[in-house]
Amino acid sequence: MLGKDYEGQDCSLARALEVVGERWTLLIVRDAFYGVRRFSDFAAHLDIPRAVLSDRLAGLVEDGLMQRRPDPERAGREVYELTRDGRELWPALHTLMSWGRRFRDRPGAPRRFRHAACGTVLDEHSACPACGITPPAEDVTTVGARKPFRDDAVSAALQPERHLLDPLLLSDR
Amino acid sequence: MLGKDYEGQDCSLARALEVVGERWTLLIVRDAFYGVRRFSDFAAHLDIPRAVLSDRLAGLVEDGLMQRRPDPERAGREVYELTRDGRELWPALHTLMSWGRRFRDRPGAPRRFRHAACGTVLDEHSACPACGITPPAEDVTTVGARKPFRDDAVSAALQPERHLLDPLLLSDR
DNA sequence: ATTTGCGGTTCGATCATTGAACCGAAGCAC
DNA sequence: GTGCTTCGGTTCAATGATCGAACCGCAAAT
Repeated sequence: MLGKDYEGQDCSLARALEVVGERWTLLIVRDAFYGVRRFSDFAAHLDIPRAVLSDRLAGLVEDGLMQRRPDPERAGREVYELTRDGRELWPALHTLMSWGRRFRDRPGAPRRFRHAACGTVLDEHSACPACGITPPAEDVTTVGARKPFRDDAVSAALQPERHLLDPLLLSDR
Repeated sequence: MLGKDYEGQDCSLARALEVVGERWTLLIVRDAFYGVRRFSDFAAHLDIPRAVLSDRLAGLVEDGLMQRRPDPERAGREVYELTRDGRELWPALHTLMSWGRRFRDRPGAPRRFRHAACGTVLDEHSACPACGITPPAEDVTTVGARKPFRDDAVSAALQPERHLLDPLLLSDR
């Protein structure tokens, strides 16, 4: 057994890791939550080899976490969007991100998230402390990111506060 | 850039994945929550090449998620235990496991977890619905696992309901 | 007609993972 | 003490995954 699977493990965690446990995969899903939808935008924001990006996107589509369809705004392009199953990863992704923020981040003002309905910042378990619920990704906004770190167009477009999953429109055309 | 880091990413998720994003790492941490503490027990339960297990345990120790110390019950042996930072991974790990259970598992009765204080099964965000809190791993028990799948001694020892983090005592000596 | 950009695929080089073999230290049997 | 076993690794060659750079086909813009 070599590769991405964990056949010997009878465990839901192993099943999950077979889908999102490979290098880069969870960062691609994170960008998809941020609204990134085009191949070139993922590539510009992640500095990932395109062969790997192509492979991971194909895997996510095959596993039903994302869907691929022609870009309605420009012929010949494709867009990749999270499916319902993929969007349900939000709490897991956010909780892991919160752990990283607490135990691994250098000082600064890292990205946080707000429950759109009430404006409250989510806690580290991705629940809204004010409402007592765990909002789905559709009801979450990103608080503005910290000062510029990368200088690509995607990073710039992600600076202001935005709704998760809102398609990221780069100034094309 | 090749390997385990994601230098180009200014993101807490990237930081977290640099520590627990490699193949096998999160399954090792999961076993540590189940009480596994010895090198040979990890190896028996995970079917992981020992060179990789050795490398991953060293990495977890270096990153401060686990600590290594001599086994008090037998000279010449070592035990690996989660540190506070490692134990704080519990909600993230459980939430990802819950996603796997909902969207990836074959039918069956996969492992669930209970808030020890009240006996209520944790929800998919790793909170206790009855108490309204997210219990730390110390206050969680595993509900008995499903029918035998593997036949190693560790799997057998993990069948009954147990507290997380309770050292797993195999019938040695 | 040519250039440009997009969405990939292909390529050799390098790094990671694998299973099997090896090795030193400790414990036990005799 | 001599051998034998177990434990906790390390070493090794073979294979798989990842890397950056180059290439290719299509569609729009010039």
